[in-house]
Formats: sequence, structure tokens, C-alpha cells
Amino acid sequence: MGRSSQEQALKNRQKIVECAARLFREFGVDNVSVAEVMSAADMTIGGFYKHFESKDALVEEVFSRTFEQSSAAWQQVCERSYDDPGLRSAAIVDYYLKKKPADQTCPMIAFASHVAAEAADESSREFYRNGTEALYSQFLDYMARSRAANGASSDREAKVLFAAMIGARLLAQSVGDAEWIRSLKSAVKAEAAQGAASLDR
Amino acid sequence: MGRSSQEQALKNRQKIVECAARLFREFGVDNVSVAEVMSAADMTIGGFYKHFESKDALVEEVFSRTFEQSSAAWQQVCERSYDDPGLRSAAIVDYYLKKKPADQTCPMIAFASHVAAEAADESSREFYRNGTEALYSQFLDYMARSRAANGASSDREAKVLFAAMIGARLLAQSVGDAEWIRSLKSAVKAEAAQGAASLDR
DNA sequence: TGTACATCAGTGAACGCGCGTTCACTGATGTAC
DNA sequence: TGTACATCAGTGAACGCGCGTTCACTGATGTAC
Repeated sequence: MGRSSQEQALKNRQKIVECAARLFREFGVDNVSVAEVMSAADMTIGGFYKHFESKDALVEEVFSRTFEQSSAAWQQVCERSYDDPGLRSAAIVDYYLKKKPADQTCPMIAFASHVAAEAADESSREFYRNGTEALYSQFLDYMARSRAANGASSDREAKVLFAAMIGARLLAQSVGDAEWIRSLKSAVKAEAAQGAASLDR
Repeated sequence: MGRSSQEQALKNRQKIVECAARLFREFGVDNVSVAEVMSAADMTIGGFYKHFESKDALVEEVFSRTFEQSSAAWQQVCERSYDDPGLRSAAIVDYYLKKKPADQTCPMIAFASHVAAEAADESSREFYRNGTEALYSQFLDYMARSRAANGASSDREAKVLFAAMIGARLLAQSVGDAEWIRSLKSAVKAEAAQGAASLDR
């Protein structure tokens, strides 16, 4: 097997990033080796460094891409709920707390332990900070628009819900399926729904 | 340097656990080596296995101990606030979100990435689950007692606050000091305070 | 268009490093008489 | 109480392993004529 075409090489590069994103989100950046990523992309270890300077460089690209994807997914949910008043402000919280495949873990949670570690490079930390703040702003904007339309909820309530849905998901992933976890998630969803419901009075 | 007395050996063992707890909470279980733990306890690597069967065994003891400590600390805050109605139901949330030294990170957050990893042993996962559920129950009990005395808040509100304070602290640790993080924490504290304040009307 | 050759994407063995763990050893502690 | 000896807490080098990274090599691709 010799040299690949430039077109094929680009596809391979994209496949590496996609496989890495899935593996990093499911198992954590530090629990997945470069060899595992390459293997998932149907290649061998040596070729990796033709595409990326280091594992850190791949991590940065994965962080950037994953936060963008999450942001785009939220955008979709929001736009759908603007059109459908039946969804209202609970839509984004419901979406966030919905059961998802393990390789689609929320990046704010999946990547938290990596950026908290001392060994993490500053650049990937910055992608995490920017990505997280972007999702936060997006969430508050969405809640504010829901409020303007519905007159319900408050800015403070929106912030609490943002923190609550992240906390609930972190616990759900760490603890697993337990009755009290289901109850906790339901409470957060109900709280979000109430913000919208209060306008129905 | 030869054999230590039984008394000294027990002290050394406790020191190992204490140092490990501090290091594991600050840097994460998987980012601290056994040699670093022993070094922090002023000993060398080889002696470790006279006290523990493996690193996993140490991790289990650290988890158990740390969750117990957190529970006891919460208990203290709760008891103080029963006597002082001025603190009411915001006390435990305020305490949780207070800035603390890096080696006193909340175990629910600090140990989450370790139990989420595939390599973690099932026993330490169980200590995490039990410890986390215990803190959850303790929180709900405390909030229910506050409510009985004050008539404010609700069970759902208590669950949301539990999730929110954990989410807020996770983000605070991952993102660092940023204006929006301070604002997020303030919102959660204010929400908790309102639960208590609503009885003042 | 056809030919000769440089390029370089991908291969897989090898490297250095840090990790958890093992081991032969030391010498003060604990014990039997 | 004093002596001889077994015990075992602690030492620090060494082991095997997996990791991120490097390297000589392969051969299809891209290019110059």
C-alpha cells in the first residue's frame, strides 16, 4: 500500500477527526490512545503524524469541531421551538437531558477532566472555555427569546437551569441508571417546563 | 532505616490515605502516581504495598473517606443553620459554592472522570454511587426540614438546586475565573436564597 | 499522450518514558527463653 | 531483666507494559519533459 491521492488523504484526515471525536466523547481524551484512534479509522499508527503535529493538535481540532456541532444542534432545537409554541422554553432542556449514545456525550462534561488536568495544553483549554461560554450565551439568548414571547421565567431562572441540566447529566453519567437520578432529571425538566407553563395562566 | 513500630506504621498508613485524598481531589486519581503519593507522605515507593494491595485499594479507601468527610461537613453546616434562621435553606448551597482550596474539590466532581473510565474497578464505582446518593439524600432532607420550618421552596426546587450547584461548580473548575461563571454561581445562590426568602412575605 | 522520476500518504517496528507492581535487601521492632 | 532471633515496615532498583512519537521503508500519485 503506497501513497494515497490528495483527495483520499483529506478524507482520511476527516475520518481521523471524526473517530477521535466519538472515542474522546465516549471514553475521555486521556483514556484513548492515538493508536486506537487510527485503528478506528482503519489505518495504522505511523500515518497519524502526516496529518497532525501531535495528539494535542488533534485534541484541539476535536474540541473545536465538537463544540461547533453541539452549538449547531442546539440552534436547530431552538429554531424548531420558536415555530412550535408547544415546545417553548423546556425544549432545549429536554433535548439536553435526553438519553443519547455514549459517543455523543456533552463536550462540556466529557472534556472537563482533560482541561482540569495539569498536563493539558493551554490551547485546548481555550477551545473548551470558548465553546462552553458560547453554549451558555446561546442558552441564555434562547431563554430570553422564549421569555419575550411568553412572559415567563427570568434571567436568573435561565442560569439556574443551565447549571442544573449540566449537573444532572454529569451525575447521570457517573452514577448510571438509578431511580434517584431519573427523579433528579425529571425535576429539572419539570422546572424548565414550569417556566413556560406559567404563561398559560 | 529499618522496621517501624506498629504505632508508627499505622500513622504512616493514615498519612498515605490523607495525602492521596488531597492529591486525588486536586489533580484527579488518574493524574497522580503511587510514587507521588508516597513522596508526599515522605516515604518511598516500595513501602506502599505493605499497606495496600494495589492502587485501586487505595482509591477505594480514599473515596469512602472523602465522601464521609463531605457528608460530615454538610451535616455541620446544616446543624448550624437549623439554629440560625438567618441562614435557612441557602446555607448549604452557599457553603457548596464557596471558594475552597484545590485539594478540597467536591468528590462528586473530582472523582467523576475516574468512575466514568472503563478501567475503573467496580468497587470504587460503588463507593462513588453510594457516596453521591448519600449527599443527595442529605441535601433533600435538609431542604425538607428548612421547608417545614419556613414553608418555602418545594421538593422539585431542592432537586434542581442540587443539580445546579454541582453544574455550577463543575463549570467553575473547568473554565476558571470568568465573569459569566461568577454570574452563574450568583444566580444559583440567589435562587436558593429566594426559596427561603419567600417565607418572609 | 507517453515516459522517467520525485513526492509523500501510509506502514509497522522501534524508541524513550512514566506508570503500577515486584523483589532482594536493611535493620529496628517485637518476642521467646 | 538480658540475650538471641524471627518478623516485617520501609528502601530503591528493576520489571513489564502501554503510551506518544520517530524512522526507514513502500509504492501509488503527481509532475516535468
